[in-house]
Amino acid sequence: MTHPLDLIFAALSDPTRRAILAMLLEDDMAVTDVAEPFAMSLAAISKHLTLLAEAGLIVQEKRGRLKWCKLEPDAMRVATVWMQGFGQFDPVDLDGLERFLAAELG
Amino acid sequence: MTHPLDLIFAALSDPTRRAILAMLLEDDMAVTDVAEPFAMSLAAISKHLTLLAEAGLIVQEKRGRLKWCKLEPDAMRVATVWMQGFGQFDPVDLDGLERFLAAELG
DNA sequence: GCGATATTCAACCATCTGGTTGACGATCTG
DNA sequence: CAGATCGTCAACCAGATGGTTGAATATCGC
Repeated sequence: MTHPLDLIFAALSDPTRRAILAMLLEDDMAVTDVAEPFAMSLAAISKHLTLLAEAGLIVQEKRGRLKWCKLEPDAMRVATVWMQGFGQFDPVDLDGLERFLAAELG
Repeated sequence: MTHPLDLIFAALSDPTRRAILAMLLEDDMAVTDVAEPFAMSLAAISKHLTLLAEAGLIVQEKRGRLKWCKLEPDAMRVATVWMQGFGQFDPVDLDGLERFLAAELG
């Protein structure tokens, strides 16, 4: 796996990692705080964060003994750009689709 | 793996499958024709197509002994909608990013 | 310096993934 | 019907993935 999109999409394919990204959308967080809501070990979360960082979806910066994780939107943009060609988007329909999904997927 | 996005992003994480989707963007194709440009067995391509179909990214329809594969853009839209929240998109910048990527990633 | 806190490392395990080959079931053509 | 073509199935394999635990490494506060 070497192409950037390989790493980005693979990172996005895991629900735990998508949940982490959603949390980081609210605010930057340290590793332990990221791990808190999940029913799995800190080491597991640490690995997930490493994967997200390798995909470029987050950046991690160590300050003191805390390692801060923050969203890096560029990687997601790369994925979005690739998908643009496929959507054959009618931007007007997007809102309708979004409502549909909100109702359907929760 | 049970959430639709799990399947969609996992399907998109493989370069062979993304290449297949790009081919299907041009035209619907039968399985053997999809496999032709790839240096791997027909069985391998058949599995890739099954995965793409399970993710909802394509639909397959058997007519005679040929099984036609055609793009199903809705699944990709689902992924795009999920990503919308993260892009913090400046739509004006999108073209610039796209040019950058075309030059960078080929 | 000591103890507590934050994070990673290492080894291990079960399962999934992406590929192979060979046999098989369907369908078309002559 | 016989033979060729289309596609999947089954068994197998190597390597990646997602998780565990326990030990190790930094850094902070006292």
